[in-house]
Amino acid sequence: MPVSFDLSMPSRQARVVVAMSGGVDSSVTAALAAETGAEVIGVTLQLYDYGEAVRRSGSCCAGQDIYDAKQVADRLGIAHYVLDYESRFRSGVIDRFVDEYAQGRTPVPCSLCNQGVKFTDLIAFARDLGADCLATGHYVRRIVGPGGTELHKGADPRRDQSYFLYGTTREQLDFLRFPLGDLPKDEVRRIAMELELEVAAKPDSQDICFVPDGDYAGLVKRLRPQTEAPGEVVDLDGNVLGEHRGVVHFTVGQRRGIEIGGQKEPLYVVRIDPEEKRLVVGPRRALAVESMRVTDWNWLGEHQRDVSVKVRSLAPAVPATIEDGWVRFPQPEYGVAPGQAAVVYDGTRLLGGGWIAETVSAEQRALDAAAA
RNA sequence: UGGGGCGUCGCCAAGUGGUAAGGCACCGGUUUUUGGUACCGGCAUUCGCAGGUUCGAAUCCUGCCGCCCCAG
Repeated sequence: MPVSFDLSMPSRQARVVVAMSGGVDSSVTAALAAETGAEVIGVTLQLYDYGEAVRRSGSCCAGQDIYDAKQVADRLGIAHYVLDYESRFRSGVIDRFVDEYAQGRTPVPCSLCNQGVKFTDLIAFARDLGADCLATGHYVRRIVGPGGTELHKGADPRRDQSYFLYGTTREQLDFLRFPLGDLPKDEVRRIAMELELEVAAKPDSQDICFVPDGDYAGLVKRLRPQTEAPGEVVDLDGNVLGEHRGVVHFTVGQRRGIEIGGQKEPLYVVRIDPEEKRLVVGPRRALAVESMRVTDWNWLGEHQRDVSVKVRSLAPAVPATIEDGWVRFPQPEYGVAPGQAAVVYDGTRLLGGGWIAETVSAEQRALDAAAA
């Protein structure tokens, strides 16, 4: 069941670079590429100091992922390179990640990484190698339509990763290939078993790659100590309800961790004010957002007014309209956090997206309207 | 220290003789290539303390301790 890489020349003459993370998905991607008969070159990026990242858990697996990728490449009989992208990853992803938290926003490091390190730097490297394309293990589909190359959600709705790729440019998309986009995850794992890849049973990655122990707050605090300064927790009217352990621990829409009891209903983070180190909290209804301003748009498709929009990776896309950089929701959307990506779809097709800069509360707008 | 009220899980709070509701918080799990949300589960052998009445008390009685309000 060979997968087509949709190249302009016979696959035997093609050179394919595969981004190999050491996980199941990218390993199977490499295997599928090798099956076509093309010359395949696996590339693994060293993005951070693995020993440093895992030292607190006392893990012995520093560099395990790189090792795994190399094992798979050896088994497949393909070339394999490890590139040291630590400094680029540090400035392009980690620094921006911690800066966002320091400003009370909630970043999406996977999008930053794809836009920068993976689809800019790695593509440039692949081109230097004379590659005809760069293949990755993302669960998204690339479809060549009448109007150009389109990016679509992965066929397996539970696995779709298009949200993280909204920043891909048309030029990058022309060079990219996503052979897993049509496959369900189970099938990918089955292929890995069949090929006896040593990573076949490796657990899915989760959390942020450079924070393997899940303690992202610990990293932010080390790099931006001001984020762990305690401050006031206030309600929507400004009444002080208590003290928090540092803005780094919070995201707009978050419920747990506020540590304020005795309420009739749960409290959620409504707003974060980093200058004052203040957390504004309120009931769930205060989270209802009726519109948001989105900046740094990237468009892969045509601008459209009536679309569906995702404000987070999970959860389905919801109907929305776009006008002058503002996205408006007919039905209030809850837990919209500045710093996250707004990704726009027409059905399964990803049209574009940008960063959420500010939101307008549905409740506040109703109050303003009543006052006026 | 004259009068009144109250003291039930970290917080709020039901329960007035029949063997401790609920909410919030917290903890754990599920889900998940971001953070969060959501969902599921856990969470007072004990009701300020000490006696007493009763088959049986958080609920009745007595004393003590603590807090609040009014009056001074």
